[in-house]
Amino acid sequence: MPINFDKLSIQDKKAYLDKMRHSAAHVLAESVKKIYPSAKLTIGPSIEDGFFYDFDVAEPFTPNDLASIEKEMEKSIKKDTYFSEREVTKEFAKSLIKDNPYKLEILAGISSNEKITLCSHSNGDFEDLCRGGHVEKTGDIKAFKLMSTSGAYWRGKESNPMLQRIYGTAWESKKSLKKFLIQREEAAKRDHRTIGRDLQLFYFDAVAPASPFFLPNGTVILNELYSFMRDLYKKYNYDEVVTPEIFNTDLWKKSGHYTNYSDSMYFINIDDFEYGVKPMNCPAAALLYKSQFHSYRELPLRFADFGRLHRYEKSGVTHGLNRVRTFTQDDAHIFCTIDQIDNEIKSFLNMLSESYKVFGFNNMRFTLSLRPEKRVGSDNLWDRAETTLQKILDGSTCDYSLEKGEGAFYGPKIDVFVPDAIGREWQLGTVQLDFSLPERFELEYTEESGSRVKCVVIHRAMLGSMERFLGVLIEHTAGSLPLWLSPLQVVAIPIADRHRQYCKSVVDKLKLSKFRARVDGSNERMNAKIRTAQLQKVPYMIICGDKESQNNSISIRSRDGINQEIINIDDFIDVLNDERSNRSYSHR
RNA sequence: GCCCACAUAGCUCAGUGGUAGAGCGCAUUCUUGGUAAGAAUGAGGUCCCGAGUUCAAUCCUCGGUGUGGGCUCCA
Repeated sequence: MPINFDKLSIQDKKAYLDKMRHSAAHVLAESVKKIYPSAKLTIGPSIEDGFFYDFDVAEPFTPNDLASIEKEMEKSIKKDTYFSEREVTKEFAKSLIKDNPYKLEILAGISSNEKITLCSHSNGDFEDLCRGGHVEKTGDIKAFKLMSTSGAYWRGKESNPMLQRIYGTAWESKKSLKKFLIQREEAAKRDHRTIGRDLQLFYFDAVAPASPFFLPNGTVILNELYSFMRDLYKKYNYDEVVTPEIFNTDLWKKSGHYTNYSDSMYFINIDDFEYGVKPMNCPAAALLYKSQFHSYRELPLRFADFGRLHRYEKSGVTHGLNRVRTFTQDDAHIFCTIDQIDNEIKSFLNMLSESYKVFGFNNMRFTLSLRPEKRVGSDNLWDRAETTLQKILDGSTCDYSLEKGEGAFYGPKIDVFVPDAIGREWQLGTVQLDFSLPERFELEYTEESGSRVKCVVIHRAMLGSMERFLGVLIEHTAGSLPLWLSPLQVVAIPIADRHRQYCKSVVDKLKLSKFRARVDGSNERMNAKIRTAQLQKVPYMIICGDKESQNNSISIRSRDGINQEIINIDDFIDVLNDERSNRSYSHR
């Protein structure tokens, strides 16, 4: 019975696609085996939008190899043979795969009460140890494409041998495949690295790998983000501090970074001493706290620090603005009593959702990371910290998942993830409870009774790294930033040269109201200037010719290109003022 | 760090064992315009760096660096 895909429920569609994609992985494995008989098969699951299969081969696949493998797969699909499964004994399976250490390892992991099945889709010519879950026949794989190759460690462990992975995508129809490929192309256009170049926001130079240079346009955006943060800090009672960048190694030994984090740090030798460039702000915050005596009456103290951090990230992991070697965070450390934790975290999550709303982020994902094996602090304290965080999350509207063992060594944490243009998730906000820092630095306060007690430290960042946040924001908006963030907010376009002076007077007025505006005085036709402004994603163009200059008005064209109206300049400034001060988010 | 690929003008890219080209951008001139590209002319390159092969290397080989896609990592 052929399946009518369109009539399936959403869940059934997903399940069917899963089966088909996994089936496609089998066909891929068969084809690779045909072309490279010595290839050893490992695993081939279905994944979001497609599938992969990992092979142990003598020579890595190159992109060129994909074409011939694809052809072989097409042949197999054309034959339209049935998928079948047969149950065998462990001993029999073992004898079949005796030369394949990976499959043997998988087999060894199958418990004795589970069935062991071999799957085939070619009347037994090709068999693969597999627990099953396939479509009926190879012809059910209606549309597929091999996408890329890469190395991948066996079982994801760096110490294991590197296998060669082939990624593919598969769909129930050619149309869906095409749609998927077009979507990917569209997403690629939103890549913040491309937009960053086109809009002259930032660039990279090989002399400072993975370290962005921000051009004037990009710097405007960053500064607007900082001032947005500072506004929130006023509202939520934070105090901003400024701390050094380079510290004697003694500090890093005390904080634990020297033993736990030095692989990611930059060190400098001066005057026979060793110094480390800070990868985090927390030790500095601890010193700052300790520089004065504190009473319970002062707590909580919230120190915000936009200090520049440097982390040596391994060569293969950097990525545009999203993973860099130097960055700043909207970082803050809250020093409080144990009883204040609950309120502090709630208030932080409120501030976080308030800020994310401004950027139109609604597809974030929360995780709660619980105690790792290697940790400091008593189980009692961990219990309390974990339940506190979990209770807060349960009482909120956030969907979250528990990540066992993923907490920081000093405490559990809540992280916020947001996807980029092609669906890769990046961690932005984070809030972490820390019991270790107060211990190491003896961070205390005087309580009501007069005795000295250790405080608790909460590390938190809303946007996370400003660089990464900007990267993700650019991809969300495709470069069409809201007015308040746009490097150039208004461009005045004279229809003919004789209107330049009038345009200049309008721009001067806008500048008096502190808008970023300029006249496009280039030697181009009006149409070309509009196009340029459009491509630069300038929110508003104002176009002035005889009509406008005669009755002291302007013609407005917003970058979405639809609303064109002639209005009075002061009215326009009112509209702009409104849009700017509300930091209103318009996704054009 | 690991696997693969890539590196040519400011950007996107073509090309060749005999030291290079297009489009866009930029400059100059002409053009003075009504809501997404007016025209002509011109400037601009140590073909990533270093070594090797060769009469000759931007092109072939090796090494390095950077970037991209993954893997791993991300206290």
